Amino acid sequence: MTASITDVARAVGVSASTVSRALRGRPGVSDEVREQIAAAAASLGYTASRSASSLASGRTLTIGVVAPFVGRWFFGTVLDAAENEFGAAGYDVLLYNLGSPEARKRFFTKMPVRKRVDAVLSLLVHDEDEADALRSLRVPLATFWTAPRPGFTVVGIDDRAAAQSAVRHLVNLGHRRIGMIGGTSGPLHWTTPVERRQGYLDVLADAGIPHDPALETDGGYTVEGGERAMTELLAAPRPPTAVFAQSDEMAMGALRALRLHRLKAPDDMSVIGLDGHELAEVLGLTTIAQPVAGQGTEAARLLLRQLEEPDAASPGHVQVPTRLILRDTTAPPQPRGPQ
Amino acid sequence: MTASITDVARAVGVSASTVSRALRGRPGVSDEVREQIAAAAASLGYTASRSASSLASGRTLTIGVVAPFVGRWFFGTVLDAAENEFGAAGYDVLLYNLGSPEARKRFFTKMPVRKRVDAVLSLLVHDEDEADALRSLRVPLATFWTAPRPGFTVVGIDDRAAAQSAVRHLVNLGHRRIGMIGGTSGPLHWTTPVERRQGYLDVLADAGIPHDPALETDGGYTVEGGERAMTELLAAPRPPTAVFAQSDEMAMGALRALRLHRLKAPDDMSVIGLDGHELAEVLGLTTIAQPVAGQGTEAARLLLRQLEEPDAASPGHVQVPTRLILRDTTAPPQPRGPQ
DNA sequence: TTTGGTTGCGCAAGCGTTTGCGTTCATATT
DNA sequence: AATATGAACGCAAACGCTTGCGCAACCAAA
Repeated sequence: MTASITDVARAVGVSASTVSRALRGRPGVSDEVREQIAAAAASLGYTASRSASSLASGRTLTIGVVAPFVGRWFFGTVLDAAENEFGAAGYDVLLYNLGSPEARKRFFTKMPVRKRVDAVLSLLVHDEDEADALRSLRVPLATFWTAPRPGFTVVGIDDRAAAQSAVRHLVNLGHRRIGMIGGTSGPLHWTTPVERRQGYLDVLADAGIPHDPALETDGGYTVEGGERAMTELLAAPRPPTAVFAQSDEMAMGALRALRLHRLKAPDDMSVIGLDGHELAEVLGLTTIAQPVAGQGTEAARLLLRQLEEPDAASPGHVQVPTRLILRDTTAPPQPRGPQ
Repeated sequence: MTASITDVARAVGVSASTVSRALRGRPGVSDEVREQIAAAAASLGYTASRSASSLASGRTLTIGVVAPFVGRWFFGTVLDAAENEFGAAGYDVLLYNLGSPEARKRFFTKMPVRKRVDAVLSLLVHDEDEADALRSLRVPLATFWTAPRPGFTVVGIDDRAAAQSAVRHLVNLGHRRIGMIGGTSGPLHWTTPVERRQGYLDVLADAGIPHDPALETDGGYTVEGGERAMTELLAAPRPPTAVFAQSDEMAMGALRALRLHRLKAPDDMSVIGLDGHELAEVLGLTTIAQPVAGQGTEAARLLLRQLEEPDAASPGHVQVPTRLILRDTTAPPQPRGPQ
């Protein structure tokens, strides 16, 4: 088998406790012995068994990350950034990919992270039952894109303000008929769609533009949904001259719909997204960018801080800034647009 | 603290060993007692400590997955699929995101997976030193997109054949000046760029088209690189009428370059990619699709099989099929193309 | 009734660490 | 010279499980 702590202890001629202390930089070991131990450990290829050490110490040096659809750019990017932060701090990451309802159910009934992680970072939006299950772990918790929650550190953007910036941009360009492609929040505590809609309504009201419910469509926060939604808007009696898509992926779908109708952005229709998707640049999509990786980093740091100073008050709720990125899909309305 | 196995043993009035056997479905426990134990465990919210059980049993029920850039669609998707497979089989996933050289070095010097995982799945391409380090773990190993390797199960596509299909498609459309945007394999054993280039050369030779080195450019397998490469091709004395990009991301960059030059695909230039990127559809990019998620699933399954039947011979090398997806960026050459 | 085989369970050792406490020994203090 | 002090280290008890073995109790076969 692989070398154990007693093997290196024997090699140096000291006790296992001394090896343990030496390797973890604890005091009580002379520099001379410390060096011998380090050398012996290296030559034996010794690595402490995480199982044994966490059993003995109670700390696992592991963070649980639960996420839906790791393959999607958005979640993958957050995960990527968070992992880097945890890894650099010496923590390992246990990943639970809970895209499917079965996986999610399995996770919350078996709770495989119990006694296995020192903290949990969740990219999911939880109902109260799930939140309670997580709280029962009694470890620091962090999550995203939701209203403040007891027991959780939550990070996100100011969705309402971000949407306002997007729509204001369209208004400033001179648009008066502005459509929206949004989504529903479902039964969960996912506040994003409602907040972004509110931002849209805010700006319309501010600009004295009457709200036309026919211009609000549901894109389900997917590319295909965005395509369907734009198709729907184009079929309206009086189509909009500009569209605010609540996410870049829906905006991409919308652009695709335009192409299929032989229309062009921004000549025939302005489109603005929200997210700052990496491929928005390729498409030349104007968007409100949120620091996606930045949010992963931020949440990870907050969690790490709580692990270092367990008594410090949890930060509760932090919001990161967004910014408008001007590209090629928005312009003043054309005298003769579609229809 | 949280409940331990002795707590539930005491609650039922049996020994800890019986609880252990009952909960893991081992024989030697009557149905009656088994049910009582299950009930007690549920009511106490008991979950076995993974640290303790793996220390005692030697099995960790954990798979190590090492990957670069989890945020990129390609790797994220493979990871996503693999995690689902592992999760369904009852294994947890320890993720190591080794995008940066520092993270990579840290990983291979500290080897945090030693004694911590039952197998490792790597999305990285390793040099021999790294491969040896992994082999020293003495667990089943799997990796991707490289030549067969002792000790590893490797899954991938037939890169050469896939490239052939792509270029053949362009030839069949009537193109004779066909550019390529490729990449270098670097010092590693990443065979993809050379294989795909070989496929390109194969078809040219087959069609009796002389090979013009000026039409081969390096796009570094990134969007920006693809953009630069296409710009370079457009500036050539005699630009190509069609371009084969070795990856979809480079093809997207190429399309962007075309747009910036006020050129259009396929009218002014045909472009074909390779990968089957999720957003290739949005862009209408013709491509050779490889089953990205499928490869993650496949590798995970092969690994799981090795864990179940340790003595079965490892499958060595498996190749999954690719297919041409016709979309809107390829067409016969126009009588008056660019130049 | 004895024998042999099963079934259901408990005992206790062991997995590889960490850590509180005790011991030794050298050095500093009176 | 006697004593206190601290550094360096070893001992042994956890940590919470798994598992080989032993021991009753039971049933079937002889």
